[in-house]
Amino acid sequence: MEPHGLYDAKLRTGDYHPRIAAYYYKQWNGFQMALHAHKPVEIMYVMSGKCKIETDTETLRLKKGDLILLDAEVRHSLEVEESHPCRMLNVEFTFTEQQGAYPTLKELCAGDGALGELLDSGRPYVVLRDSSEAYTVLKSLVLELGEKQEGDEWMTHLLMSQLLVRIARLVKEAKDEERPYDSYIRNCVKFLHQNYDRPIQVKDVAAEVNLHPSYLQRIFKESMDCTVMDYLTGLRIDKAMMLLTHTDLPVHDIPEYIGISTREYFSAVFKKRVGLAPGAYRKSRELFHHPAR
DNA sequence: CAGTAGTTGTGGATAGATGT
DNA sequence: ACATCTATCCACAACTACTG
Repeated sequence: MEPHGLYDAKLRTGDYHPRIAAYYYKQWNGFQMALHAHKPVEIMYVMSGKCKIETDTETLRLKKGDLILLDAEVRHSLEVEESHPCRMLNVEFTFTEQQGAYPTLKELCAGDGALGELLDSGRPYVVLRDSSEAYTVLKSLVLELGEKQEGDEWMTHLLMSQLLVRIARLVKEAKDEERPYDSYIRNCVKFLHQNYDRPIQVKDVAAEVNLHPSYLQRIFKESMDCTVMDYLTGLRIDKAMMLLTHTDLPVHDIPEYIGISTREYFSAVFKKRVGLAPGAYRKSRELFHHPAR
């Protein structure tokens, strides 16, 4: 007997994959569908317009960019107003025993805490608001499905795995979102992680999240317990340590990889934070990795 | 070996950014 | 608004590696 739905205990003990049952784009121009349920788990992504989804317990209003993950056998209906046509992308999937060398759900859960949490949550459905991150993966998946050759399923397996992990992480993030300025801080941190290799000033970060620099400074410190520049420097030094340990880049080139423009300053900051000068740190790592030399 | 070039680390002076 | 901190520039010493 194959696992039934997202929360079947067999998914956590046996070796199973998601298997796509159906996928389709559909433009609804005014429509009402009676309550129904089906065996596959369903993902619906609203590409444009808006719609109303009723479940036994709740009425959900989805708009462009929203995504819903519905567990197997969860009763739901769809309603689209004539005045607001709705374009949707649907993917339905079930679970099947492991074939090939792709990671199983059990393994994915072991590797990603968020997915484990989602599969323990037992929620009949989860809604992600304004979730372009999930859409990016979903779109790749559907594109791949459309071009797939016979016996050429590895890419869809990987994308499907990626999609589930991505959704699980977004659900987890949404759960953490209760405190008011957390989303600013998260976006701020994300910006730093994506741009640490460039010269960054606090005003650039503030502009990115549409806040006044001094207000950002205050809430950043309250939330992260360090200043914006402290955080950025820490990030840069982490990257520098990684580059010193795992590459042969000359020490004088490292600063430009981490957004610091002079080697002198890099050297000083590195020593202050790490306790060793960059060259000495690299030597100590070499000894650590190749004690024989 | 001395001479040269390149790399690395340090210290001081400074303007401008930052944090409160 | 203002004291403090950051990041840069410059000068220089210590070290390594190569050259004749």
